[in-house]
Parts: sequence; C-alpha cells; structure tokens
Amino acid sequence: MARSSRTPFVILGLLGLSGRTPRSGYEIKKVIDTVISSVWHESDGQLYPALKELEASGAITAREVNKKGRRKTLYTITPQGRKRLRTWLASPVELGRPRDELILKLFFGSEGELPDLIRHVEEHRRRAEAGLAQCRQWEREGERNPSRYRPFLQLTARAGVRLSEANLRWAEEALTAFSAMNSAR
Amino acid sequence: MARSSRTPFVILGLLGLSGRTPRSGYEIKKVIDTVISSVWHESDGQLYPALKELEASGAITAREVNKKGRRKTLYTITPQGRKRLRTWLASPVELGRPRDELILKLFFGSEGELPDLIRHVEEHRRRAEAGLAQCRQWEREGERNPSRYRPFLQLTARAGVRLSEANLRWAEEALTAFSAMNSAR
DNA sequence: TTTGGCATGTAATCCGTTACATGATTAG
DNA sequence: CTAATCATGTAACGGATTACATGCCAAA
Repeated sequence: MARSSRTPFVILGLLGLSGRTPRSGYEIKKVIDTVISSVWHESDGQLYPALKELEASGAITAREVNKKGRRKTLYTITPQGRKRLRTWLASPVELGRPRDELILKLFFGSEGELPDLIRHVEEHRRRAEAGLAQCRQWEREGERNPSRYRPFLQLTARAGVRLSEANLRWAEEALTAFSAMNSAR
Repeated sequence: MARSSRTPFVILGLLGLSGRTPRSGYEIKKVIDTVISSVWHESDGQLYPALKELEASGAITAREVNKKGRRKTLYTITPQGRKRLRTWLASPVELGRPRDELILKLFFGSEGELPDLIRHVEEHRRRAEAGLAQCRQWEREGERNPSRYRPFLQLTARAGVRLSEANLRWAEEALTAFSAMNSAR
C-alpha cells in the first residue's frame, strides 16, 4: 500500500493546538515554514486542496471573512476532526525511507575528489551549527512559556539539539579524517 | 525545478566501486538493500528502467549472459559514466525536505494520549539500539578490510553510530520526561 | 511606483511505490 | 514437492513539487 498523505494531519494538528482560534491556510503555511520547519514542510499545492477536502469531510469548518478588502478563509477544527487527529497520533509512526545524499556521496568518496567531499562536509557542519543554535534558542524560549504543550515543545527542541550535536561531532571527525588522508598522500 | 532522480547516480556509484567486475540489476539491488540500506533505498520500478536509460545514454554497457539457464544482464561502468558520477559527486548535496513523523506527532503531543507517545518513543529507541549495534559492527568489520574505499566506509558507519547514539539518548530523555508527566498528574 | 507581504488556488509534471507478470533453479 | 532465491521487467496509481495565475494592501 502506498503511504497516504499526511498533509491533512499536519493541518488538523496545528488547528488542534490553536484551539478555538481559527487560522487561514496562509497562516497555517507560515507556521509550518517557521515553527516546525526543521521537522516538516508542505507546499501550497498540497495545502490548499487538503483544506478543501478536510472541510468537505467535516473535519474542519470554514468561515469567510473580509479584513480591509482582503478576503480570507478561516478554519476551525471540529470534534470530528479532533477524533481523526487523535486516531492518527495513536497509530504507529510511518518511517521515512532513507535518502541521505551526503552520506551516499561520502560512501562513493573514493570515486570523487577529496576537496569536494570536504566542501560537502563543511557545509553540513555549518548547517548543524545553525540548527544547534536555533534549537537551543527554542529550548530557552520554551522555558518561560508555560502552557499545556510546553513539555512537547521542549522535547521536540531537545531532539533537534541531540541530532545537531551528533551531526556536528561527526562532521569534525570526518574533517579530521580527511586531513589525515591528505597528509598521508 | 523538480529534484531530479538520483537513482542513476546510485547505480553509477556502485558500478564505479565494483570497478571492472560487472554487476546485474539484481545484484545492485541487493547491495542497496544490504550494504547501504540505512542510507539509501530504491524500488525495482526505479532501478530497472534507470539501468536501461543509463545504457542508452552510454554511461554503462550491458552484456547478456546465461548461467545455467538463467539469463541475466551484467552492467559495467564506462569512462563516460565515471565522468557523470564524478560531476555529481562534486555537485552540492541536495537536502531532503524534512518529514519527521515521530517528532511531528510529539509536537502535537498535547492533543493525543501519553501512552501512545510512549509507545512511539520506545519503538524509536528499539530502532536506534539496533541501528547502533549494526553500525558498530560495520565499523569493526571495516578495520580488517583494507582497500582504497575503507576510510569512506568507516566514515559512513561512524555517521550511523553518531546518529543512533543521539536518537538513543534523546529517546531516553523523552521517556524520563514522560514518566515525570505521568506522576505529576 | 514598485517591492514585498497577504491570500488562494490550479494544472502540468514527475518521482516513486506497489502490484502484477513471468519463469527458471536450488535447497529443504 | 514447494518454498525461497535468482532475475527482469511493466503499468497503474498516487503523492508532491513547481510553475502559473490572480489581485489587493502597505510601506519604502
């Protein structure tokens, strides 16, 4: 069976967290692109059709508003939608199939040029550093933001910290190994 | 621009490493599913058409053989194919778009049930443990396998070790946090 | 006035998986 | 004898991205 789209559940999840406050598709997209950008992403071409489907199936309700000439549709999650969300949250995590281009290129390293590999790993290190700083900041921000979802925010941030640290450490190890290879020639 | 398929490059990479020893599509698939299974995967529906395309474009050559009634096609990389491989290896790493369902479900944790989340994280921990053991074994095996690509094998195994360690540690932290949440109620 | 943000959508296209199809050999 | 492995493919389907399309408002 093909993996079904998880776009509806991201929408339900975010509308669930926002509670009674309705959100527009545009706002949902922005939350995805900022708050959970390191965890998930969606394209417009997925998002807007999914919103329509969710409304048609009764998982969310739509309300058209006009704010200063700008028309927008605000969505709210329904009890039915919450039920669907909970069912999904309880269901086993579908694993992503591995596709790590950096490690793949490294695995083929003997067929390429060392300087190129070094560049790739340096870039990787830069990303890991940036990610680490970002996640650490989220952790700090979370500390002075008490709410029912605070512990979950903390946990997701912590995951990012651990992963970034691992990437960073490995990048250093790899660069050290490359230096050794260079001087060994 | 849509991300172009990297299937051809995986094939070129593996045929590159195997050097003058030709490989069948079936063998290539098996290497993918065993040696680099934690880094990459391909489906038959991608692999076989890609082999035909690569042959048509001159990156690999095909030779039909019959071994005890079984017909198979053995492929060898051409100098042209090596050039394409090197070009790809030198080009910037295309980042995968984030899609971490576990962390996403955790982020929505306040909308679900704690026992479900605990199950998900325990499953995650099991996978991390298995992955760690596997990668450590590859590291040890690599030590008594001297060849020109040994250092790269070691490095990819090391990446797996670091990532698995991070996942494991985080899983433990998360489970501790869950326990605290449970007793706090 | 033009750039950028707000706001929503559709169509073409492509990547990739699954299911289907076939058939021979070898080990249990 | 039958299950597993070897061996190669195709077709249908579906998920996802990109490009395109439109239009208003606010700020520089």
